[in-house]
Amino acid sequence: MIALADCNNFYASCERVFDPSLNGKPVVVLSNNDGCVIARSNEAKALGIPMGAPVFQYKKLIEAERVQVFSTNFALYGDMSRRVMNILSESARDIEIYSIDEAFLDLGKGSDAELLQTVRILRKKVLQYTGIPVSIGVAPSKILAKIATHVAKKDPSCGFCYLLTDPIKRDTVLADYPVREIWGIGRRTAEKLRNMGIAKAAAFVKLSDAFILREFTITGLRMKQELLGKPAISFESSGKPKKAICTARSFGEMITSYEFLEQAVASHAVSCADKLRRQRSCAAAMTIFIHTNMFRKDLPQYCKNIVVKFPPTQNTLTLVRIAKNALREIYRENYAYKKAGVILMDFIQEDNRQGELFNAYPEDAREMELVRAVDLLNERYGRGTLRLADQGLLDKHALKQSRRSRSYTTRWSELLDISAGKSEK
DNA sequence: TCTGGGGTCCTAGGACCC
DNA sequence: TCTGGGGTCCTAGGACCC
Repeated sequence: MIALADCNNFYASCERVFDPSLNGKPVVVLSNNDGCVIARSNEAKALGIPMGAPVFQYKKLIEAERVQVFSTNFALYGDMSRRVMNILSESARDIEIYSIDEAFLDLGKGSDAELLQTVRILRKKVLQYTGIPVSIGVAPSKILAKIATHVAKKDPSCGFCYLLTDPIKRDTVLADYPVREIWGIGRRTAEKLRNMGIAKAAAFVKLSDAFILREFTITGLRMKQELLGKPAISFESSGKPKKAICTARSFGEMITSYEFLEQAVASHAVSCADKLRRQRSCAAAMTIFIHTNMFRKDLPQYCKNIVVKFPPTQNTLTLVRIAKNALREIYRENYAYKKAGVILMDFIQEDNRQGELFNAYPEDAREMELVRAVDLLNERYGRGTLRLADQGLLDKHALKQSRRSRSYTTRWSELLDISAGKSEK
């Protein structure tokens, strides 16, 4: 059986762990530059603040209802995630970490009573050790496990743990489950299904295989099988290297200067290169893109990307050079840029790298020693301790983060203060 | 004034091969 | 008059996820 463990309102819960006074209050966490709402506590959801809501549109509501607002604090969320995942992986045969707040677990075989017991203990352990509440659904396939978790979260009677192993129970749940909520069905597919008069999961699984294959491709057919309890989406153990690595940011303010744009692109290339080396890969292609602010209909718009191919490398200096050259090709004057990004693709593992017959990369070998030395120093003294001049000294493209909580678990200087007998503020 | 970031998978169509 | 059949690889773009 497969379990899906999903942290409840993860970012909001992380903030609450270190500030219990937030319990019972509406809490929201914002995207970079404090632009959109990307996480909400139940109380904030109840106020009708939608996912992705632009903050400025909800300012009045936020003030009137005293919603507690936080900038993103990925150092904190990433670290809390790691703790939660460690506990989960200790208690399962195998784990697939699906996102920062979700993991599939392979529970093996067991009676319903045993499985329920297992996940209840697990939930309790995660809560006790980290303070993060999770919901856990158990089912024979991933999509059903998703649905089980959904029930676990919504139905207060089940204590955040729900088993969807029995076919009769499954049919009951599917009869009432909207297709739009099925994992893998997005806006477009839901609309198409609605036009066909199909609203619930139960109606979807009654469609013939041939029809589903024609209208919704192999993806749709797999969904049907999964919904019927036949696994069609394989369990992928975590730790597989990524096939693409991307770093992209919106700017706090629009940028017109080529110099700053170049610094931002260089910084993104550096960050991609770091991630690339961490998974021991070399990249052979890069996309870089820039675009203006698409919400500003009053301003001229420009949006361009370019793909560059090159011999596989993991050398930061090489990747930055490539990124800078690519930027020069797509840059146009007289636009106010809002976002820039770098994507690395076409990976090979670093030890499978093919040598070149006429160029043994003597330059590259020397530079890689430098790059590795920089990695070591940054690891010991903190990210960004040593940086390239290309990245610029002024952090003009730095993020707006006016309400970030402390990095309680990852910075000595920001640990929680606790003093006996007094309430700490 | 103010609108996120980082991924995966699938398909269609073109280019090319014998 | 009539001009094959079978395949691979690559890319762009769409759809979806959290």
